[in-house]
Parts: sequence; structure tokens; C-alpha cells
Amino acid sequence: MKVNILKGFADVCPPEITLWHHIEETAKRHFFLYGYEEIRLPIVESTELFYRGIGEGTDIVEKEMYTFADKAGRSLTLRPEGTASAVRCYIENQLYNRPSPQKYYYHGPMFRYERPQRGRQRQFYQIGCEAFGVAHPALDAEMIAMINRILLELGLDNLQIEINSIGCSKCRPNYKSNLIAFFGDRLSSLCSDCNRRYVTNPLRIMDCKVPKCIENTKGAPLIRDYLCSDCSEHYRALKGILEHYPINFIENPKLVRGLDYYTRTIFEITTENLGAQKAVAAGGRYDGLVEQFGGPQTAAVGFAMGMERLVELLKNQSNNTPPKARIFVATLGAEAERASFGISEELRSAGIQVSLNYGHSSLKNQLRKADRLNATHVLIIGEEEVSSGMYNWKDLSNGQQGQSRLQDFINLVR
RNA sequence: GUGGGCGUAGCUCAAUGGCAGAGCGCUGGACUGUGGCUCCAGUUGUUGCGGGUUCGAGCCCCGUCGCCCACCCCA
Repeated sequence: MKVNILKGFADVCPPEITLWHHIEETAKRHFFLYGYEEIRLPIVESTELFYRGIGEGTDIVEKEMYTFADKAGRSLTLRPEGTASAVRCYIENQLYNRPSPQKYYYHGPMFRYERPQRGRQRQFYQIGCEAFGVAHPALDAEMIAMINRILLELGLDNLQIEINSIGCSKCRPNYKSNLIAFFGDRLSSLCSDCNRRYVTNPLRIMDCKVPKCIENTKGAPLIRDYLCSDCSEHYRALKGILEHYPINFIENPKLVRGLDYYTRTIFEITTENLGAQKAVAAGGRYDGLVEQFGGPQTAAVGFAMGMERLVELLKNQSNNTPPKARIFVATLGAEAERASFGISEELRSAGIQVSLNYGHSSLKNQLRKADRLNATHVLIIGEEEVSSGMYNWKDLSNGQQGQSRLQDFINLVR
């Protein structure tokens, strides 16, 4: 019987996998430049970690987690995001004793039980960073600049950087109650989802795309008018740094987040080149989370990029990676076949990728096979070549041919 | 959880209720020491699955499973 992959889960195979490598390599190179070090986190955590970290009322915790009991009856959960684990790791390993800021990155699969659609899987991959120990907005700005550089180097354009501040535990409650008061006598003219949001997360009403709701948010109080002086100053300073550098960004006073732990700066990088799931990276500051988990009071800021969405964007642009030498060794006759094995090994020792013809077939077929394998050069070995040590080669890109000693051929293609 | 669309060859898709096809791919030949282009030949099917209507179903009806897109939510 045939067994199929689960809904919302995907295999990644060649040639697409090279895009994944490219993204991961580019991100890691920049993480190094900005001083981020890797942490490897478990995929399964105690359910309570996400319950307390992400927030009980959030959609992720309420209906999207892969939660199950282990053999001892403990409630475990496949991680739906990385920040909660990173904070747990930070506290558990007392990383706050290292010089601040402590900068870490992680990557790997996340799990959310959602209905799959374009840009959304149940197992999806994120690369993310968390920086601890600095409250100054220069760190927020640096992180946004880093993400911007990574995305630009990947060749992505048509990107928008949106930022907002959602205040802190001092000023947000006040804003929230004003918002509730404002929408309180307008509930009948809001959509059904917004009526639900009114109870669960009133800030989300501001983010609704239903026309009548957008209409109703006109004149609604905006968070930026309710920020306390510290939050206000932090936000102002962040914008100042970004403008001076400069980084193009858009202030979106209605931008919100679905996770409870965010404070002050939040940001989202979106594209018009995807479907409805258009955020390719997002994050923000979470100055209260470390303390909430029993660690020292620690300011922190983090973000994550969605791998599947980046891969989707890269697929749609032309691939201009420079070709590396890939040699196909063609043989004619039993003696050449024996010799080809050692010659191939020698080429590999020189760092060159080699395919060879296993068994024997006509030269025409071998050249055709080389072409299909996307080889750059074919090394042709017959009896004459074996005895003389002068090998026939052909450049498949332009048809050019020549005869060289093996070492000269290696220098030629490398 | 809700709504819409779609399931036919390895892939992309055709086929008034009447012989299940094309293009691409793959294998080989034209060309046995020279690929790509061209030409020729070959190749692949439980039409997702189960039932019903009918002389006859890929097509109509019912059910079911799967995929996609959107809402919701989010990276």
C-alpha cells in the first residue's frame, strides 16, 4: 500500500534544495558579520513554555499547536515558533553572564496546525535571531538593517519595511481601554471577525481588511498617541537612526502582532510578489519576556524569516549563479574504462565534481548524457589517451575542444 | 474551523454521454570517437476511490479521499 506525506508537510528535493542552501548560507554569513552565534534548540518543548510565552489567548496557542502526551503523561508541544525556546535557553544556560548584547540565531522547522495554503505549511522553516541585553533602539535599527541587507543580497526587491511601536505594559493598557471604548458603540457595523476580536484582541480590529471595518477605524485612537514618554522617545530615536542611515521604511500605525510578548518596536517585511501570506520576515522587541520566565530583567529584540516564502520568491527570479566545473568522463574501450576511475578520483582530489559513465556505451550517448547532467566539460578517454597521457576534452558550453595533460586540464576548468 | 476551485500518462493539459489523446519528458535510431537543434521510432493509464443513472460514463448524480486558493491567522 502506498503511504503519502501528511497534509501540510513537504519534501524538499533538488533542484529546489539549492535555493534553501543559498538562503541559509547568505543569512549565516550576515549573522556572522553582525556578531550573531548559533544556538541549536530542541523541536519539542514543554507545552507550558508556549502557553506562558506566546500567550493563552493567542490563536497559535488556542488552536494551532501540535500538543501530545509522552509516555509519562507530560504534555509536550512541537514548537510553533522559536523565541520562547530561545528565551528558555538563554535563562537555563545563564547566557546573560556573557558580555552584552548576547546575539544568537537559530534555524529549523516549526509546526502549526493550520489549513495549508500558498506560503503556509504545517511544518515550516524559520531562520531567526534574538539579541538580548540592550534596550537602546540602535539594536532594533541594526537588526532591521541586517534583514534588509540579507534580502537585498538575495536579489529580492519590491519589499516594504513596515514599523510601528505598540508601547509597553505601562502605556498599552490605557490605549487598549480607549480602543475598546471607541469600538464599543460601533460593534454592529464591524464584521463578525472583528466582533470576536473585540473580545480576544481589540488591537487586531485596526488590521482588518474588510472595507466597512477599515471605514470604521477612521478616527479610532492610534497607539502612537498613547505611548508613554519612554516608549515615545524610543520610537522617535529608532526612526531617526533608520532615516539617517538611510533605510526606507513605512510607518504603519495600525501594524500589530499576534503574539503577546511584543513591546515597543514591531516590524514586518512584506512583498507584493506572494499570495495572501506576504510577510517574509517579521519581529520586534520583547523587553518583558526574559523576566516573565524567571530570568533577570532583560531587554530583547528578535525576528524570524519564513524559508518557504523566501524560496518561493527566489524561484520566480532568474538564476544567475556562476557555473562551477562539472566534469563528465567519457570512455571508449575497456582499458579507458579502467583508467577513468583513477582519473576521476584525481579530479575530485582537486575539488572538481565528476560524473562518469558507468559501463560502456557509444560516445554519442555519453555526450548526450553529459549534456543532460548539465556538465560543463567532457573528458574523453580512449586507448590513445591512456597511453599518451594527453586527454581530449570538450567544453560543452561552446563546443571548444583541446588536448591536455590532466594537470593542465584541472587548471583550465578550475 | 468556513468558503471556492480542481483531480485524465512521469509533467502540462485535451477529449457533444459513443475507439482515452496531444505536447513535453524518457529510451533508442538517423550519426559505432563528438552533445544541444532537426527528423524518425518506441514508451507510459484501475481517468483519485466507491456507488448510482444509462444500451453506453473521463463527462451526469450521490458519497468519500486528496490537492490548490482564499478567509482566519501568521514567518
